[in-house]
Amino acid sequence: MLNMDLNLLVTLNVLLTEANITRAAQKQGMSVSAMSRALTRLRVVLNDPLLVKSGRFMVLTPYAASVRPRVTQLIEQIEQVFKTPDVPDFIQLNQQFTLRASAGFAENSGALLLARMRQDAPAVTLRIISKEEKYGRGLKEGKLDAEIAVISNNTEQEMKSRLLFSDKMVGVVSKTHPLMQLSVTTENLQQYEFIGIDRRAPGERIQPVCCMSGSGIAIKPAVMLVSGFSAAIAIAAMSDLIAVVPAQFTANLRKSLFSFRLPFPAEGLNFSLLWHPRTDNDPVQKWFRECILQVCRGDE
DNA sequence: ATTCCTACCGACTGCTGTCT
DNA sequence: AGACAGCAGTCGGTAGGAAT
Repeated sequence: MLNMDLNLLVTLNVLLTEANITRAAQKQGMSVSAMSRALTRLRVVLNDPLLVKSGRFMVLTPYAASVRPRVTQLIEQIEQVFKTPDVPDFIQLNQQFTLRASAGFAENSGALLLARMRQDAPAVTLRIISKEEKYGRGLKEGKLDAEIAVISNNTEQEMKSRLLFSDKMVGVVSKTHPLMQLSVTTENLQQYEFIGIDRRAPGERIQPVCCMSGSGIAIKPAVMLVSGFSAAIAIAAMSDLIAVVPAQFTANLRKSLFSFRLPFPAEGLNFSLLWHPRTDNDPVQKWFRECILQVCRGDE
């Protein structure tokens, strides 16, 4: 490997192009003396005078003339590597996007999200990885493009995030549930049993959403724990169990059930979109995140 | 035609200040 | 301390005009 400050490569290119130290200095935005010093350093590194005086002007040495086309080509390639990414051609974009989200999101908003994406990019595909699948470091390793999650202490600090929406909790029962014959009061709710949400991925623990200890109301522990909101709703539909789920997140899933406002204060959930800083400036990833944001905020 | 002088241009370098 | 850049001065080459 040539022991050379690669900044000198740019200087060399200008010098060989201009064959004139003053013009090269002007082009580089530096003083003539600085350019002259740069030429001196290049002469030492490359062991060739590169530019020599010919009367009043400077001319390239045979070595300088021979390397000039390759140096110019190299600089053009470097500029190509670091230039600002072009605006992507979404019509031609043929890419699969992988989003990690709960099964509830997939069932509730997956179709809407794909439709929104295909408005701009007809050839893209969408893969929604459920929370149950083990993708612990998926964002970091580039296996995931984004994740929808409730930020907790276990969320990796380096991840970028944006709040999608704050969701209130609602109760859900089947339309044949005895509660349908009663008014929804704390006392009546205490006669029935609850389904809890329990996601115990490695290092992750979300408190069952039916836990109401914070309100000072004693509720029996959940008799069943499932890993997602959609499963809780499905079980509530077939039983007398009460599910407590986030309202907006499960809006479509609850259409055939009876939903009710909780008669006690229950902490809502803040759903955020997470992505790795690596993709923060990527125009395609930015667009993908914007699609998610629009669908979650109902901008369609 | 040749020589000398002067002005101008371009490159180089010593000194100095700044930054890491 | 070392690397780097700017300022100012120096040096060498060229061009043009005047004198010879």
